[in-house]
Amino acid sequence: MTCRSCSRTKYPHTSDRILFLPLVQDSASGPIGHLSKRLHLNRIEAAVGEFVMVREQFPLLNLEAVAKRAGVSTATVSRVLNNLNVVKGSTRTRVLKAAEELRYHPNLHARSLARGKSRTLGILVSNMENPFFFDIYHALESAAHSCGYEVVVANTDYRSEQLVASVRLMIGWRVAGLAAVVSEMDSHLIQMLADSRIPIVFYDVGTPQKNITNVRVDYRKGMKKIVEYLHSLGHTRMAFLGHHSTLGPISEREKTFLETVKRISPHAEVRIASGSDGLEGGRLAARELLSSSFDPTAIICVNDFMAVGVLRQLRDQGVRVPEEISVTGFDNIKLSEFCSPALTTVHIPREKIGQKIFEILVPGESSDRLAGQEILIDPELVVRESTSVPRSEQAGGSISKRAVSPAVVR
Amino acid sequence: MTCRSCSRTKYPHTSDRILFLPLVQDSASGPIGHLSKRLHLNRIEAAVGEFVMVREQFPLLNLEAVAKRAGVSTATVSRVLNNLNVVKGSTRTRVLKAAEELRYHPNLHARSLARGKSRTLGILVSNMENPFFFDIYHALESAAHSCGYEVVVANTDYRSEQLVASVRLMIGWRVAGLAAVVSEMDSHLIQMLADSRIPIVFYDVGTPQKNITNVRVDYRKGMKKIVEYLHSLGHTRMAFLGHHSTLGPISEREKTFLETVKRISPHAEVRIASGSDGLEGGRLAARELLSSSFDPTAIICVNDFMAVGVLRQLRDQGVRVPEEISVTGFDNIKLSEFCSPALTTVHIPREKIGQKIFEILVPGESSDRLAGQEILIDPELVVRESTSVPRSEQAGGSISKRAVSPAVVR
DNA sequence: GTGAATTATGTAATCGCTTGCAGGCGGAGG
DNA sequence: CCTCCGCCTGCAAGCGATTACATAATTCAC
Repeated sequence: MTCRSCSRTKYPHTSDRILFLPLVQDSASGPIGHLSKRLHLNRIEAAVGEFVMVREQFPLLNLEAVAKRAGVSTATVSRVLNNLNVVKGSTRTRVLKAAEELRYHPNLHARSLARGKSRTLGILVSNMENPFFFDIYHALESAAHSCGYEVVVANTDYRSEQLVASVRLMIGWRVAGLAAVVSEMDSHLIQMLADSRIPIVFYDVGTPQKNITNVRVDYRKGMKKIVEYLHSLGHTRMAFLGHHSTLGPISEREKTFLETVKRISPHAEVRIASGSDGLEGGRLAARELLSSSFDPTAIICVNDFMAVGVLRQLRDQGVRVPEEISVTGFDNIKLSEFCSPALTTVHIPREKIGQKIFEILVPGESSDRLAGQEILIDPELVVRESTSVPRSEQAGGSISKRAVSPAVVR
Repeated sequence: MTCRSCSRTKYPHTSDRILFLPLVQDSASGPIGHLSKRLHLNRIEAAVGEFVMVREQFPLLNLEAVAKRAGVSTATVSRVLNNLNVVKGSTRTRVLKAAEELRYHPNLHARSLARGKSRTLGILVSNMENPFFFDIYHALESAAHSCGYEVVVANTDYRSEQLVASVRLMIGWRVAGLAAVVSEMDSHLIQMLADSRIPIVFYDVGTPQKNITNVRVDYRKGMKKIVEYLHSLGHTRMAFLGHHSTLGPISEREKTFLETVKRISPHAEVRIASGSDGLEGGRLAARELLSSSFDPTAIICVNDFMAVGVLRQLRDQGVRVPEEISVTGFDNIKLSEFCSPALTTVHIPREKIGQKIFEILVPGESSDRLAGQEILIDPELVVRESTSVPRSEQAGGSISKRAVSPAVVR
């Protein structure tokens, strides 16, 4: 049996998304097919008697359809849609009209494939919930959009298997450039990215190579400022609260913290604590810290997001900040001035970082100048309400902490 | 002059990313070309004497290269990489080895094009900075990843031209399904999405159609609970603080607020105020509200994110919450229990919403059952610390607000 | 009015991958 | 020894765009 007519009325419709096509027994096209074009089997849902049920994946709307409707060739349509103004005005309007009527949207996969390059940048972040990462993403995207670039973001949740998958995805998408603002990067992945020949920017990890640029914040300087400031206030029992991220900026902050304390106030007692990144993580870590034998006068948090959780826990236990314990953050996210008390922290210019990343990734004079380098960004101490002289300098020196489980707050 | 040899050594390298190819003057292939394959002009950077400078966009790593190295055809390589286990074990390992050695990553654009369908979902959000949107995105992504789907997100920043661009992008990418969690949707865009035949989920906007499903939270119920609760505490001067989003959920909350107040406490005074979404927006709106003649005993915020900004402003002006003014939020984002005082709010189950969106978008029994429907989700009142009986019921009744510009807080 | 110069459009190869069909190879059965 | 039947593998036609080159349609100079 063969398909004698291609008129659409010949194909019984059941719904708009399912159509039934007649089976074609043709020596040329094999057992299953359609007169006009071969039909791939993966489009077939089931065979029903002498028909096959086909789920229309996408409307068959391509350049050809627009071209046919406008009475021109696909080349002309393509030229119109790409604004190559070599097309005559009348043809142009005819094509645009046809495209509009058909509700045509070019297939960007086909376009990327044909063009061999894309105007899409990728960014990998560890935890989009943390406003620090969002801000960098947002700044990158703003810069990108103003130049006709797109940005796709992948959130790794600090999970390294997720990171591997995301890196694969980005390479598979052949992004024009990739920013890795993650701390769980390992050498194997770095090698994979280096091999991909895609322009890469690492935030705080790895070493610069041919196609790899490093943007890093001078954490040593930032952490030094915090420690010096606390030291100048007279703090001598300090806890550093980090999170479970073995590589990258975190450990650097921790390391610098220890070094600096040892250097400028060698007799101070220190303690390292950690939790997971986030409000809850900060809270739990603080709870654990307070229930330990160590009795800090200051808690130095690895970032603002966790610090806000710490503040909450201290309040729950009736510990006054900064009177009884000083708390510092890092990053200067928006939230740090909206929490109570407002956080003393270190400002990291996310705007500038996002902007820089864009300049490095996108071909241009800036990228020629900066690519393969290491770019160091200076942080700045921001003193707000969460720090003061330690309690020993004030009154009694004894902390008034309540039991761990306070009034239940959902 | 023609290219006599194709051996790579014949092409003088300058760097790994730039190569020089000899010009080919061949009647068959025209003025510029290369013996083995035509060279598209958009790959050419400049002409240098009898050579053209070509920037290698991407390493020429395709199935063919892997196939050649493994001594098989591209079909076999493809089958191996797609885990179609019709391939003999020994061939399989040979192919995998070749792919590994070449650092091969399939081009996903080509794959999508050839397959005619993708396993990528899209999600549009108004403001990724607001944790409410992040949570929905995150829940959708978790569900998606567990089934081998990817999610791409577009942040519209409440800008309608950005939304149009994002919608175009998603359609161009032929996403397998699209979630629109935005409030700035207009009827023209809805039509565009309906025409695209892509499965769509709207959060709180529009009406269900063939391929369009609506997931909406019963705001009437949530807002009623808030108003009833405040009424039961005795509040009679209430301000609703919304944001500049004309369509969708926001106006519904506002409308319901007004209706409910009118119904259950007809003599209460109300006021509508608004700002932009976000911490800063909430703060500024609160400042403006407090400097007006209206003297509310309760501020009902359209969402938690703004409410946190409101809390901050009240604290700056020395207004105690809840003793002098009660504040409520909406959404129950994580932050609402970490701010001070913890917010009384309405819980919207973002987890569940993200999960539902996934079930609707991805073909399966759930989607068959739910697609084209309207799905209503129940919110729940969460009472925390930011609300109490109004001050008139307590002591004097006069508010102790400070001047607008308090101690400078950076 | 005619050929040259210019401009507009068409033809078809190509991007990298998937997959229907064909063909080769090897062992079982006759 | 030959046929039949699976199991693997290869061939080549798409997918939907871009674009080099060819050709058709104009314009223009003389």
